[in-house]
Amino acid sequence: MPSVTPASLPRDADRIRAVLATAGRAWTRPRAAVLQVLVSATTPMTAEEIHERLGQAPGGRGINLSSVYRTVNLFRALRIVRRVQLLDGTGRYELAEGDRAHHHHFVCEGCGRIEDVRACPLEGADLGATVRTHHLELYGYCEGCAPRTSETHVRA
Amino acid sequence: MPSVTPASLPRDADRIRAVLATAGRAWTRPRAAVLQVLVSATTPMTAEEIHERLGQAPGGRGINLSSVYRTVNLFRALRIVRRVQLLDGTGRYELAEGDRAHHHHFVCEGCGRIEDVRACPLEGADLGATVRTHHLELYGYCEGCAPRTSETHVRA
DNA sequence: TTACGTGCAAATGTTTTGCATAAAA
DNA sequence: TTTTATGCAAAACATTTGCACGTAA
Repeated sequence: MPSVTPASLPRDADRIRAVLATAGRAWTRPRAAVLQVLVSATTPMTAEEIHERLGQAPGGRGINLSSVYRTVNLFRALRIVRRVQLLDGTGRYELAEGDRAHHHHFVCEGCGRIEDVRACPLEGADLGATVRTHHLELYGYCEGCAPRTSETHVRA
Repeated sequence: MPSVTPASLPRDADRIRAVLATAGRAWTRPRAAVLQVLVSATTPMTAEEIHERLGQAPGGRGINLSSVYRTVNLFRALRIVRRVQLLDGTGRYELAEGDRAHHHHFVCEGCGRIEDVRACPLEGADLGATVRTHHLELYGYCEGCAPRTSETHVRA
C-alpha cells in the first residue's frame, strides 16, 4: 500500500529500480530525484515544475531540464509515469503506479486547481473491444470560484 | 455559390456570420475559409492541417498561419469551435456546433487515426454539481491495427 | 471613416536532440 | 571497460504578439 509518507519512498524506489534493471537501464541520481518529486506530488506536474522542485529532493540539485524530460519519457515507456494533457496544452506528468493506477482529473476553470478523481465514472461501462484505456477530464468551478457565464474568455 | 459540402455550408456560414455580427466582429475572407475547412472536416484538425487545406477552400489562398490561430481562438471564444488535446500535445480544432455539439474521440494507437464517438458513455451520469463539462478520449487499436503488448514504445 | 482584421516577422514557450563528458553496470 | 546517462547548447515545434497596412462595417 504505497503512499506519500516519508517511509514509502524507499519502497517505491526499490520496486521501480527493479523495473529499470529488468529493462537494462541504470538507476541514477537524476532518476531517483525525479521519482522522489513525483512520489510526493499531489497533482500532475509540468516538466518545469518538477525541475523547480528538484532542489528540495535529496541529490536533486543541478539536474538539467532536458534530463527531466528524458526521465519522464523513460518512465512513461515503462508505464511508471503517465502524461496528462489538459486544455492549456502543456504536458503534465504523474505516477501511474500502485494505488494511483487509474484515475481522472477535475480542473477548476476559475483558479486552475487540479484535483484527482479516484472514482472512475466509466467503471464497468462497455466501451467496446477495441478500447484499451481512456482519459477523462472534468471541467467546472470548485467551491470558492463562483461560476461566471457572461464571459468572453476562452475556457473550453 | 461554390461549396465543398454541397448544401450545408451556406447555412452554417449564415448562422455563424450572425454570431460574429452580434459580437461586433467582422465577416472576412480568412474566417469564411477556415470555417469552410472545418465544416468539411471529418476529424479534429491541427492549425497546420487547416492551413494546408485552405488552398482548396474558395478564397482560401494566401492566408497566414497566424490568422488561422487567431480565427480558431476567436471561434473558441464564441463557442463555435472546440479545442481537443490528445496525448501528442498538439492542439486540434473542430466545430462545436449543431449536431457536432457533444462527442468524444477514439484514437488508434497503431495508425493514429481519430474517430468520432457520438454516444457519450457518461450521458446521464452524475458527475457532481461543480462539473460543467467533460472531455473523454478513448485509446486502443482499430480493426486492422493488431494490438502489440510487448513494445517499449510510449503510447499512453 | 473608423474600428477591426491581416500578413509578416519576431518572440515565447515546450519538448527534443547532438555531442562530448561522466557515471553506472 | 563497456554501455548507458547527463549537461549544455542548439534545434525543432507549436503558438502568440507587435506593428504597419488593408478592409469590413
